[in-house]
Amino acid sequence: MPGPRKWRHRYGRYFTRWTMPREAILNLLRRTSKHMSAKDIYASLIKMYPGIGLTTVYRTLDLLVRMGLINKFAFGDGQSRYEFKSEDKKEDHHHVICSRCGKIIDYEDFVEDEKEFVKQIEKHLSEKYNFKVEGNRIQFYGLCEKCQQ
Amino acid sequence: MPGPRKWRHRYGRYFTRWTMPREAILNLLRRTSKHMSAKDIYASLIKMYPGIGLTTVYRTLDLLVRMGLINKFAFGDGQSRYEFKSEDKKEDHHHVICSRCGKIIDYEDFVEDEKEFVKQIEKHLSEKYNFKVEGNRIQFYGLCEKCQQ
DNA sequence: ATATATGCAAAGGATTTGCACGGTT
DNA sequence: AACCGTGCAAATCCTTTGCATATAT
Repeated sequence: MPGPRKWRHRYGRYFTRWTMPREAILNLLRRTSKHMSAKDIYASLIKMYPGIGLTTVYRTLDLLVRMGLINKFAFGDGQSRYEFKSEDKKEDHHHVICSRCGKIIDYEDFVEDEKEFVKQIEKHLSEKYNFKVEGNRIQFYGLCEKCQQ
Repeated sequence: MPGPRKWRHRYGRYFTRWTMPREAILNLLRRTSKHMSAKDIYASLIKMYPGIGLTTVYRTLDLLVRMGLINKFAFGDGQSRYEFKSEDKKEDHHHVICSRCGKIIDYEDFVEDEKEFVKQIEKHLSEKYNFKVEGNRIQFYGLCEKCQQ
């Protein structure tokens, strides 16, 4: 992979050579509001970096997930989708998915109510099953405005 | 596919020949508490019905989903999992998934609080985005008792 | 006869792995 | 030199499709 490189970098407990594909993929996800699949990311990157390979995209996404910089989702359409994980409250947002056209809407209202609700459940699960909750996924499925017509 | 057959049957708006694979798969899902994949179902069925094919399992599962008799889930492990949809409150249960061993626990406590919470969100989504919610998926991820050690 | 249901083999699509090359430490 | 990151091709895994056969209406 030709292209500019940055030097060895420490991200949390991960040492990594912070290379162009890593920078480019993280940046792309940071900027977009879409919920991109590996193929989407590859298609978007190849314009600017013609040498990049799909394998690298997969490997980088896997790395970024392990580093806790992005989230991976399964919305049931057969491919994984990825999202930048911002530092602020946005961690608590969830998704609304149109079952017909696949459109995905971020939704982060009722965050406070939800937090309370989620905390209650997590406490319960911990007591009842001794299960240690590390995260959650809340998704609504249905029909978007356009697809209702 | 050899085996006993029942006659043409009406299930909701679906006419179907209610054949052995359909009966067998629906029954299997009705009885199990597991969250089975197509392959799991196939492996379980082939003991009793040696002639059955994996394709039929997929096609039958698809039919049963369209008929509203079962639910399909994506827990992020790369395969779809299916669950019988019972008539009573169980529709509102959700899942707790161990990220390490893949164990899935059904959880249906706080149903009332949750219903209220979910209703509120659905109303909001309808007003804000004109989105017609038809269902939801709520999942908690983390470590089960065993995998914490 | 016509419409449905099924199994098998092949195709498809997403993701992972093996391997050789090239750049970094 | 040892390590790490990459691209390519091949392999893998889950799921769908095409087609010929069998069964039901």
